[in-house]
Amino acid sequence: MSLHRRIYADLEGLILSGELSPGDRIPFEHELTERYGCSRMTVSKAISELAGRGLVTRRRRAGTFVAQPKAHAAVLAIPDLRAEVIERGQAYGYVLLERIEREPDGADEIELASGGLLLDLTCLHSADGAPLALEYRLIALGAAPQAIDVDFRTVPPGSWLLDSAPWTEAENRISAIAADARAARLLELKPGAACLCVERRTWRDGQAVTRVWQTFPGDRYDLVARFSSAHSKEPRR
Amino acid sequence: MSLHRRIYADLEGLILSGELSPGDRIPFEHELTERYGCSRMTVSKAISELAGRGLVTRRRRAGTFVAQPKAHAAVLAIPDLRAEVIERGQAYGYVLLERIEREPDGADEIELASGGLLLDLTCLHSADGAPLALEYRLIALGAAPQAIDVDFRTVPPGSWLLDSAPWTEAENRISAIAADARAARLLELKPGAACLCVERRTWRDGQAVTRVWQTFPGDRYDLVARFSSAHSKEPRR
DNA sequence: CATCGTGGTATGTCTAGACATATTGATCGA
DNA sequence: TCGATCAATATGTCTAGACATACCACGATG
Repeated sequence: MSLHRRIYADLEGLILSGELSPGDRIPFEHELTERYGCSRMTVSKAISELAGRGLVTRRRRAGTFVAQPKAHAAVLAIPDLRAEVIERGQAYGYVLLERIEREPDGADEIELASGGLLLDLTCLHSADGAPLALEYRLIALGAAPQAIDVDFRTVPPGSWLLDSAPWTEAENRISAIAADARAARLLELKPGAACLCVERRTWRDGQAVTRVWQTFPGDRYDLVARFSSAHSKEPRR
Repeated sequence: MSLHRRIYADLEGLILSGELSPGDRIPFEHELTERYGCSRMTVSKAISELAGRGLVTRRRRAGTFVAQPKAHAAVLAIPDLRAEVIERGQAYGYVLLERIEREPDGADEIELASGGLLLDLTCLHSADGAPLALEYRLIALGAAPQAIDVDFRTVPPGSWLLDSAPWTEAENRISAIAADARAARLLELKPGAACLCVERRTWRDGQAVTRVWQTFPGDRYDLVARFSSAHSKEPRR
């Protein structure tokens, strides 16, 4: 293992074990160069890594200090549905229920379309034959004009967009709603059953690309996020 | 702006704009040293940063390549409830409904307690007088023995734990459930109403500390995650 | 007493090298 | 033809310096 990794691991251990508490100063770089018998660049690389992950903050003239732990921050994986179902070893099913090209309607949609038309899709995802998610999606044709030629009867729009129009910004909103009559029928639930609803809006370089509502049966789908370090959340890979 | 930041930003721009696609090779380090007229260390620092954030992968002898975009991965902020309510400018209310010290019961609880007793708390959070969340929490007294002396009638357990027993690992599970009779009464909902349920388990250096179920009225609470870059997440700081 | 330099210090950035190491592609031998 | 060997190459790590920069504390000045 390289020396800067070892220095990183040693300091991380001191922080995570609590030997160094938030607000404490970690040793100066020149002290660490002596302790490890290496140059300042090597020490600095280790500390930069800690700083990048948010475990410490560096202040010129003052030193480097253990950061205050962030409130819970999770790396929540919300993968492409098709990929996720296949990952679990289940049979993925997909049906396009509706496809409309239309003018935007209402302020939200006009903002999404930004002058162009909208592609309005409704589809149903299933795993091993059981309905998994009802998806209602709007795609801004101005931002993703190739979408007009894609056969969404065979390609789920989420998978296509992930490959063809990667996003640079996104916002997820997760809520619980009661299934309405249509959702209940399609998802094989009783009307009013609790459903998990994920609304996701994505942008590419500031231009809105797509907005999607996915409704999951509450008893058949969980979002799971597993992550490490009370200090971090960097999302780092 | 420093040179390595500029090189980083230039390359990130090429990747996010799509000029460099996943799988493409980015220029060799020695090419970039010539282009920017700097030493290899400086170029390497920029590329290391890209690699750390998962935008590129480096392969000896072969070069550095634009990484495949990850499936959606979000930095989901799940802050301490008290902090979040206060952040929104609302009046935070809190009531402890039940406090029991008891033996663990069942395999899950025995694993959590790891030989010690459990502190079993039920409490209710509210914002501006409206019930916001019903919380059912187990604390492993073996892992956090100080918890026995804390007056949880005044201090919410989540806030206390965040300050006193920071976690190093956590797992969140988000689902939708129908309110049972008790939850409906306490949250002022109709029985069967859709609720968002967050189950969180946290560990400190591999030892389980606490496990909590929080139930939110579906119509009064959303989890929102906003984040950038189709390649990254990192959760980085 | 308040305010304005001013110096010292720790981090921030950068260089021009060095050697190590993994991997690839070509060459050579069975 | 196939497999083993080997050299070339790009990244990985590290050094011993250098100067820049922000910031704090202290002291001098109004």
